[in-house]
Amino acid sequence: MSELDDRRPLYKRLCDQIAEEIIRNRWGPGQQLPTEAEFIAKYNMSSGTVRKALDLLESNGVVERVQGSGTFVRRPDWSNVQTHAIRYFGSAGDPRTLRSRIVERKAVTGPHEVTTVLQLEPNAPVIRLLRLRSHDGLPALTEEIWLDEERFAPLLTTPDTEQPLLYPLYEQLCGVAVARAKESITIETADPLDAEMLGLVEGRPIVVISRVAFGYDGRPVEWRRSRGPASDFHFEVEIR
Amino acid sequence: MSELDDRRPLYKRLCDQIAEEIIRNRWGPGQQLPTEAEFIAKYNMSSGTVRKALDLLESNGVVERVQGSGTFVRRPDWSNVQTHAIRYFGSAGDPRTLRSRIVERKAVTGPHEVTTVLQLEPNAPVIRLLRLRSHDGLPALTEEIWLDEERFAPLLTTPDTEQPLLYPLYEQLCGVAVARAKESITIETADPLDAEMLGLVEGRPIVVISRVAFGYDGRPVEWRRSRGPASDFHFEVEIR
DNA sequence: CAGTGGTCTAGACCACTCC
DNA sequence: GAGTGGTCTAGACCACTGA
Repeated sequence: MSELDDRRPLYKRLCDQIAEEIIRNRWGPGQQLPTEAEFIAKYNMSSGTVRKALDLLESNGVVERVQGSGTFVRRPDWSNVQTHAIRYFGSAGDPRTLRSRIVERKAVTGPHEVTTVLQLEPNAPVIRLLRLRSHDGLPALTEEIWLDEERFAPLLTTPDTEQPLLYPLYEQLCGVAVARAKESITIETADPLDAEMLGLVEGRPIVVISRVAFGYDGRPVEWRRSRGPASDFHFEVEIR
Repeated sequence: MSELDDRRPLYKRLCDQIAEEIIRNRWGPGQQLPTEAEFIAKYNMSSGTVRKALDLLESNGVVERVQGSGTFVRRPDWSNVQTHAIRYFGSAGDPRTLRSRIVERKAVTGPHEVTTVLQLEPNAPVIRLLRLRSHDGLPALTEEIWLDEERFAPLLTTPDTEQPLLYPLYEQLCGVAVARAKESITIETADPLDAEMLGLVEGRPIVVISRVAFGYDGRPVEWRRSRGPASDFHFEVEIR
């Protein structure tokens, strides 16, 4: 292995190589990697070097190490992703998850913007989901979701679900695991459709969260645009 | 040293101890720390352990290590903090800094909210600055800034400055270095004062950024609340 | 209990900076 | 060229997990 005798440090090359193998699905999410001792033997490296490579992978969020147990491909925890932008709390201050209802689900030819973001051929078939998420019976968020039809076809023939989290569904139904995502947040004012769906007065400020989710191979998997009243918006940043 | 023979790992204890000494101003921002070899000799630890402690300090953003040169107390770079929430670009897409004008500068008894955030005695004297920041001659952001008068008195007797960055000023004039900050972002609608100062129509969405800056000792140094039109707001988050 | 990752040692040698 | 941090070795021993 590691024919390419870069001038890069050994531990970085090992780190990259393991990451590469995870991307190529040699080891899937949640699965256990070889032990340190095995890596040491296989690559003829010292323990320190192997550990440094694995430490690097861990700090990059690729693997998770558990003392006494092993090293595992990390499966991101999406259960409180809302936390990243909008939080909803019950009267007792307890965090609440949003209820979900799929309003629309159909296959269409991909608009240019969608195929671009998802890196598909122009006019490639895509799936469009429209979800309405509500809190205490009141509409809180609209979600427009775009997916590559080729990879997500099983979603079209599945009974409706109220499941608030789609990513586990993607993995179970379509075998597509989401590794990370990037959100872009802007403020707009409610257009007539927003006003109707969210029960708002037109022109009120709304938060628009545009999210692209990526798989372990780094390719875009889902494009999602959520819109909700800006009054529910709260965001914290740590600066250093 | 390290009398408290914790059950915590050696390298963590060393890391904490160095951080502690930085906080106590044994070494100030930008200053060089002892070399690895010196730490090894002083504490009778192996090189690996000392390095791990220093690596940890670096990843915590406390120090900066430069190969061939040394290890230095990190001075945060505030020059593009705007980037964290609101960016302004020239017509050519080049980033622009905002011009600054101090509209008001006076000492007052601290309102309850201010003394609480700054962790001062109730009714302690504080300094209130009001800054108007503009871009291409148009008002872009109002900033209300609160400081402990005791530590920042020199600011009151200094000629007006248009300097866009206050933190270097704090350090030069008052000997107070800012180590990190926390921002909290919400959306409101423009009240009459906003409308007047920012040249907006009342009721338009504005972004409110509330920032608390902390010194190397972890104590709050400055409280700042910025308000600007939400149309200029753009924010990106990476999720894993 | 065997097997895993976590800590720590005591070096050698390399790459870079600055004089 | 002297001095700095960066890489790498080849172990020993500890702490934790799970059967």
